[in-house]
Amino acid sequence: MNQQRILLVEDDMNLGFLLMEFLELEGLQVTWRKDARSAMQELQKQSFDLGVLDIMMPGMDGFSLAKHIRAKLPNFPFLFLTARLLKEDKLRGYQLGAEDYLTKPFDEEELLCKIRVILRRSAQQQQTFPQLAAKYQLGRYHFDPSRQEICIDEETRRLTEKENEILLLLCQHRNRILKRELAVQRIYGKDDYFLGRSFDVFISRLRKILREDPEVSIENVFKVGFILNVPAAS
Amino acid sequence: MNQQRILLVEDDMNLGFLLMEFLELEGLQVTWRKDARSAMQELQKQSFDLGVLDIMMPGMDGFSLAKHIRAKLPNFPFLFLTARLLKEDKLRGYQLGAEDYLTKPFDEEELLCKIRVILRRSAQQQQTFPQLAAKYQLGRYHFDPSRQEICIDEETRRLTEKENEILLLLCQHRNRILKRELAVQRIYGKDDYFLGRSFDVFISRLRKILREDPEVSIENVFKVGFILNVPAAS
DNA sequence: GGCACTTGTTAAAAAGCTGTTAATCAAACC
DNA sequence: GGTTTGATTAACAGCTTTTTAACAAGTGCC
Repeated sequence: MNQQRILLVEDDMNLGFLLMEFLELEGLQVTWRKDARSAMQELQKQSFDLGVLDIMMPGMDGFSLAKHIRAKLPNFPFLFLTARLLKEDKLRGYQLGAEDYLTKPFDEEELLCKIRVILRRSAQQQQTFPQLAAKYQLGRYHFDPSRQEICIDEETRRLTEKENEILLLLCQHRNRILKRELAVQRIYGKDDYFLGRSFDVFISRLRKILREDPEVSIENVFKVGFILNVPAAS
Repeated sequence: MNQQRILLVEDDMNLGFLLMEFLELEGLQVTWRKDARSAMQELQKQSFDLGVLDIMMPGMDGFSLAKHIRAKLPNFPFLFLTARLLKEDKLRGYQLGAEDYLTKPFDEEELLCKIRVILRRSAQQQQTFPQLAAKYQLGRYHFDPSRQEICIDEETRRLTEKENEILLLLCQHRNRILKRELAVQRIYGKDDYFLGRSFDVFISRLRKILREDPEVSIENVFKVGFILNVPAAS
């Protein structure tokens, strides 16, 4: 598996250096920033698997930094380091969405354990995460979302943008239920609840397109969604 | 969302009672066992979203309990409570796969925060990967709520949305009473108290579906609710 | 046993989804 | 301007699920 990337935000030179050394020895790839502003910049430049944020820092503090991060990357996991052990601070940290909250002085190995717990989970997620660039074999069909194309027996057909999006969603959930709600939200936008039948018309179209191979079908699950049934990949 | 179920394993009567009270006030459904053996039994009987394990207990200690749990349910999340603050213990806890490790005396609210963090994550994960959600073996049947399917002897049947919901509720309370009031509230909404007989009709339908295996039954408890009786998982 | 309830079951009604085709709308293209 | 292309809406038939209704059967209590 890939090396995991940690963003460490800590203004104390000694502690920062110590932690960076220690975590790198343990095989993690650490980027150390000394203030919130440059940490935000770093987050724009590259992606990380976890943030380790000090709370008391000159300029923007760790809480505000967390808020900014939350706004941009709602699912980005982070934990707090702090010397303050006020209970209110702790609760506030969790309210901001922190995964954990360590009070100094803490044990390096304990921090490492907590980091590993969090990474273990996100690694689990990435393992199964559908790849955007993937191509799909659906029975005798070959579907290439990046080219908006589907082929069968040397015959190639170019899909429309929406046909492509919806078929991709179905593929990502193939042989499982793709919930109508989820699909509609992905395709038509979050806040807009949907009354029209456009989505169904596309299902109908896709069925027509896929009907050359009887092993491939789009099955309806009443009131819930659709399943793209395909034989197990050869 | 469904109410979340916590398995609390704690031999200290005072602390156990206190925690149970507190967590239930916060809207969690808590089952409290006083020793490892009966905790394991409980895990066979019904399913939980999180385990909170004391380490020092008479008989089997928390570490051994965790090992047993890991063997049966590799993804089941749990955290440790302990009075010992030996570093080796802590590390050992994490090695066993614990999500967290709290040393007594700890603050109730902090425990609550940590519980919420863990539950938040597993909820999130299940949203993206419904196939990771629990599956149930009911005698010769296999029930997969994420696919709304129940199988017996290679024969698969797709359930309707409500059938699925109700069977899932029964499974989550299998071998114990599912209160009618609770079920109706879960399925038909909070404030609306329910006069119709729709729920009973579903029970009747589920009985018909489950009647291939005589070891599986839905038993009525007069004026209280229903019990899904299933043999202990093999 | 008699009474007031709850429960089990079936069938039919009601509610509301889905599949499809054709018509309409909107934007992009000549 | 006229045409083409793709997306959305309209319409309607057909269908599935859920609820209601009805009645038989069961339960607990006096």
